[in-house]
Amino acid sequence: MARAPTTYDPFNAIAEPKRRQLLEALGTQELSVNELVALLGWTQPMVSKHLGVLKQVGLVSERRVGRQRLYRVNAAQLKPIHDWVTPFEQYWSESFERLNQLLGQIHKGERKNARKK
Amino acid sequence: MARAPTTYDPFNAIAEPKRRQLLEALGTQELSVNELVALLGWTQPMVSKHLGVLKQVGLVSERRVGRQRLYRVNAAQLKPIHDWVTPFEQYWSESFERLNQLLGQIHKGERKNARKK
DNA sequence: TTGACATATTCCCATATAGGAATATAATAT
DNA sequence: ATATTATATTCCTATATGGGAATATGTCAA
Repeated sequence: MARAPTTYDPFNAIAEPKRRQLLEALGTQELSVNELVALLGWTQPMVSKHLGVLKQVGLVSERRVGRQRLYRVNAAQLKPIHDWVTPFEQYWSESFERLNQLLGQIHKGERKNARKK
Repeated sequence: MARAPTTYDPFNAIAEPKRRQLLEALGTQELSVNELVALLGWTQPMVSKHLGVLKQVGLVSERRVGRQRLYRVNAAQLKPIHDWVTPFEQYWSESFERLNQLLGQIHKGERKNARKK
């Protein structure tokens, strides 16, 4: 069944490296499609398509000015991702890593003993 | 060309909701495949397959004990995701939202004026 | 209206999976 | 050795895209 239609999940939108690049390029500034094309060196349809996905998910918003469309990041939509990953943060801290390695050592010892039985 | 082979990118591994569930279920505890099957109510091959992907990306590690395989989260691999999303954090804070809305109002005014010209 | 510019959309193809079913592999107990 | 338990793997199919090329849409200027 392939991956579920992802275009409505920020996690999935972000899974595509190009879309992450796009968000990085936009950063806090508003840019037109052509500016993004120039900046990234992709084809125009490619930029438009990825922007389309990001827009559907709500990760960018669009503002029309003349024939241009100015895009900007809608950072609030990234909050769910931040919120999801943050609880794991404590487990990659340096102190945790040390503790973890220590426990790993102890554990190996236990396994050896168990085998020798 | 479809999405680039994602099995080596944590962002992509995490894009699948089931794999996020799996990581949540594991949390900080070590669980066997069957325990996860019982906990999540999925089929055993399904659990094994998703664990396989997570393992390839390094998001979980495996420890063999008898016929069981105990899996646990390798949180450090989530750091890149945290690091990527964090810089955007400031833009969804409450105070930023207020400022942003205010600027939005001003902007609308400008557009109207520009049009009337 | 006509032409130039900015952007979006459509068509087509190749490929990466997710899920289900069946089966293989590994380890333990009898 | 054999049965049983725990887990992984393979085969198959349906489907979701990503990218390229061509084209449509929309907007402004002359």
